[in-house]
Amino acid sequence: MSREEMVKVLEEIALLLELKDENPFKIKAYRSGAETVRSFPDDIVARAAANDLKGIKGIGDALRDKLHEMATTGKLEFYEKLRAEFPASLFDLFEIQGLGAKKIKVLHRELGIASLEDLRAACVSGQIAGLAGFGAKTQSNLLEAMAHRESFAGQFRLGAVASVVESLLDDLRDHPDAHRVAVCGSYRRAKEVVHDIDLLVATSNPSELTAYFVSLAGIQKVLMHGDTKASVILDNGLQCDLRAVTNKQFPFALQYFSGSKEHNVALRQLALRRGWSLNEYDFTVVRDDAQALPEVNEEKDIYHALGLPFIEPELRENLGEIESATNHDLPRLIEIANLRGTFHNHTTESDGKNSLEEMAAAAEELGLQYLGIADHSKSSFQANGLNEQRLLQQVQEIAEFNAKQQGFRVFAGSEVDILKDGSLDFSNDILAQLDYCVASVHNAFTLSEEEMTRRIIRAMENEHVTMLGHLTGRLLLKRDAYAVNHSKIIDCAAETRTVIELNCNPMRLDMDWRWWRRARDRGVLCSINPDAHHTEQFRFLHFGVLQARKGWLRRDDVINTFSLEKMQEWLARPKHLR
DNA sequence: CTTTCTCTAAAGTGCACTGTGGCCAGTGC
Repeated sequence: MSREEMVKVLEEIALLLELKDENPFKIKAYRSGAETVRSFPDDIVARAAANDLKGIKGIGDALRDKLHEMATTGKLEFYEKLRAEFPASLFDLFEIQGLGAKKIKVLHRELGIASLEDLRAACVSGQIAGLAGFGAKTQSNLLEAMAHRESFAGQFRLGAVASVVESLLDDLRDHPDAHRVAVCGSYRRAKEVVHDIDLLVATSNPSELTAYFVSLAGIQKVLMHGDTKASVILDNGLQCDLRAVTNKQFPFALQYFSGSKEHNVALRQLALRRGWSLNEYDFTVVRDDAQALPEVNEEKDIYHALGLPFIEPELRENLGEIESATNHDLPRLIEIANLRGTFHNHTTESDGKNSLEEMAAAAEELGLQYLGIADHSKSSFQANGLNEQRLLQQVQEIAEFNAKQQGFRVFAGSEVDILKDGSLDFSNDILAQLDYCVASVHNAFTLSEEEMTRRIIRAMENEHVTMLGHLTGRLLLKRDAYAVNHSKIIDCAAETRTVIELNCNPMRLDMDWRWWRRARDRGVLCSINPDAHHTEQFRFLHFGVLQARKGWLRRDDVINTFSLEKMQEWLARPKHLR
């Protein structure tokens, strides 16, 4: 049994125990046990198999035995018995906003509701409103929450599919007849959410490749399987298509299937002006006076043939990239290698999983020169936010840590809550003792757009607020952005010299890429921040850089490309001079 | 179920918001 499966079992046990009204601390113990297993910095499955789990914080006698049983037998009797007490479809109800264990239990016991279909029927027939503890408003909220969930069906976050896509690419490359392999579509364009994955392979043996593809591990269902095209559903529900083309066709197919559709339409018009038609296989002459056909070996040759420089896939949304390419003023986009440091990271002091030392070591290992720590402030109680005393203590610890460093530096900061009225969770005296500060909204999400915008603007006007954290609070495919006026925020950021964060947690990717070009043009600086709660999460920087590229950002638009020296000088300046 | 200021028993994140039902309970952060 893998680590992920063990985590899943423990989390499901917690849900089941909640349904059974068990001791809340027992439930919490399973949840925290799951978290411990998830982030254990060693091979926990091997340790569990060897029954070598003594002394791990969060794993007591009961969890130790259960983990051992799972690692050795591949199942858990306790879990299976528990599961048998409830219908499997009941779990889906936990995904509906506003439903927790207590309400699900009532629905199950009183109305026999055991699935989303049951719930919908009961809402439509008005039975829910009659239940004790429920009312008409709850009933309509549930219908809305179900519709919300449905609208997200079949969509996947970029970060959630990246590893499976990369491993499919690796598998395809392993085949001796695969000359060139690529992923196209919205994944290649780094859209924050994708519907399906388009893979492309250049081969002289297409039927062999499609047969190989449908035989790969991790495939739940084969939708179709022909000589040059195959379509499958992966275990996670993601649809994945493979097209096999000749090596000569490959650059055309790569360009075509990478899209976007709008970008391709514009490109085909350019081709027509030269008397060529462009499709997924080739250029063809369509007019007598056409220019001679160009030789195309790579995708960039197609752009060059049309008189354009290569256009990076992230920009291909027909949002001005063709015009910009025509004028030869495409931006030179930021690359991950340009990053010198990162801000907005958490430690065990608030809700992070690694210590200051561990986070710093991991950042340095990645080749970064500096790391900004920004633990939560006291109002974020749920995240174990720091009060003034703990914060100042942490500032002291960071100073001591830095005294021992050579060429690497930790910046002391805070992710300070923006309170409902726009004031901050710490006074200016306290904030003045930090190297920098990220200000974020963590509560009262339901303010009107006007109130929310005013609230955030008030925070940005504070001279100690270096940057604004996750502007809209959105959780992709889970929670909508709260209402906020982006234009006004961007204008205010430009005026007050407040940096805006590009939070690169794949759940957030906030501020959205669609706004960055505008912000950039007004002189607003960006900070690409992983919001890392774990050393592993520094890899989120990769997604942040993709989104920054999608937002037309160059190296100089992003502050964490500054060298350590420049950063120290920059932070030391008064905000209005930055 | 785990931890500890324990040694057998007690304590273990707290607040805002929403909706319901009459000043409370469930959910989510």
